[in-house]
Amino acid sequence: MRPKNLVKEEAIRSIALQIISEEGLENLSMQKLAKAANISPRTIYIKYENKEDLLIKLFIEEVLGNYEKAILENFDPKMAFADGMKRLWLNTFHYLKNNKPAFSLIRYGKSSPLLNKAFQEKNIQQGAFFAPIHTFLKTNVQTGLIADLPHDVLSALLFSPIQDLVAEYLDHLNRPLQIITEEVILTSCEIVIKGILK
Amino acid sequence: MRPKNLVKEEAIRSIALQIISEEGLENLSMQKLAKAANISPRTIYIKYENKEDLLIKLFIEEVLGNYEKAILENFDPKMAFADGMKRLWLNTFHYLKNNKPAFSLIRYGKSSPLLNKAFQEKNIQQGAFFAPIHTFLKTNVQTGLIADLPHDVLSALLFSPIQDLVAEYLDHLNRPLQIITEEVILTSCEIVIKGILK
DNA sequence: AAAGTAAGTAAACGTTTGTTTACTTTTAAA
DNA sequence: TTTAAAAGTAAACAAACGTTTACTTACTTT
Repeated sequence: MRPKNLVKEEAIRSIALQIISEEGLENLSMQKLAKAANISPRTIYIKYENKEDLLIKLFIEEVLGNYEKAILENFDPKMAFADGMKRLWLNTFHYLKNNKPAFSLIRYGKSSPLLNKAFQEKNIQQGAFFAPIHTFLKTNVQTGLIADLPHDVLSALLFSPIQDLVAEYLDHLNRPLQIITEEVILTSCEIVIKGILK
Repeated sequence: MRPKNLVKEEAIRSIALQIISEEGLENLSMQKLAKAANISPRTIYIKYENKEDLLIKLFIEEVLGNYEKAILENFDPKMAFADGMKRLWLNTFHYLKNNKPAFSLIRYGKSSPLLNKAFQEKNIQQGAFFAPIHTFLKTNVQTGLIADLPHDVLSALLFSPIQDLVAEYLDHLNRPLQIITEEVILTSCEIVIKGILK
């Protein structure tokens, strides 16, 4: 029997992300995607049940899966707090700034009810994304190093700014000066650390 | 001559926001909107050029306009830094948690290329949104009270977390315990302030 | 080398899309 | 009370939508 063409499978995913990034999720259609990937619309339906299935798998498996892997690289929950934070911030910065299409879908994950629901269900049913970060924060709360707040609150305080900083970096590439450098990221990270320490 | 029915105009806007919030921007259609508002599709086109025009005006005028007004209530750039910050955080918390449909479109403003572009153009052409906050931060940098970083960086450090906290509040209303209280908001705000002070 | 089968294509399905046409209603001004 | 004109409606337009049907291709297995 004829095997699946993995090149085409990868093309579907990467071109879908590209369209979402350039034209928006609301302008992605199956026919447009097929044409851009130089395949028949039917081929998409061999690999995905329907449009919603494609979007959810793209978001959960491809985008969030790779994002998690990239962020946790060389990170260990047992690291010293400041070191761990800087590792996570730098990993986030480098991964997102080099993967704009993936970042686009990540941001839609917070706006789109479909993707948001998929994320929450996955997070409940099969173990949370970013579990090592969970452990990391919990440990540092228990040792009394950082403020004792619920995980979701800590997460917002410690990681929201880095996502917005990368967004600024990517949205303003047309600016004359690139103000968001690795040095600025590290300075910002230190400011966040200073705030959360008891 | 027959005057415009302002009730219908308001219905179009509020029902559009409701659909976006419940089903997503990608599932808003002119015909669905007309049916939900109990009007003819043609009526929308009396008030808006086309779908993009509707979305942009909804975003820039209705949503961001009201958002700005609500956030800046009882705020003055000359306030003491910590007082100003707490005022802005509480205003944001109260406005967004009571205006979920508006918050939905605000979040799409960061994902959707159409809305993102509209925001940036408006911000450049006719004076920035949240100008008093600009002044507030600039002043406190000049007096040497807070870290000397570009406005966009300061803005990410000081205001990203509050938006994510409200998002958590709104997304998890089905949870048994509501962990995001006004007290948690104020504690979080203090942590952010502590970090940015020199 | 032949057979069997999933992968893949081209073209089309009915539906829904954004928008417009042709017409009716409403209301302020004459 | 008539009238001008914009507001509003119902119905329709072509185009694009998500998805499927009918068929061909390519590759593994025997």
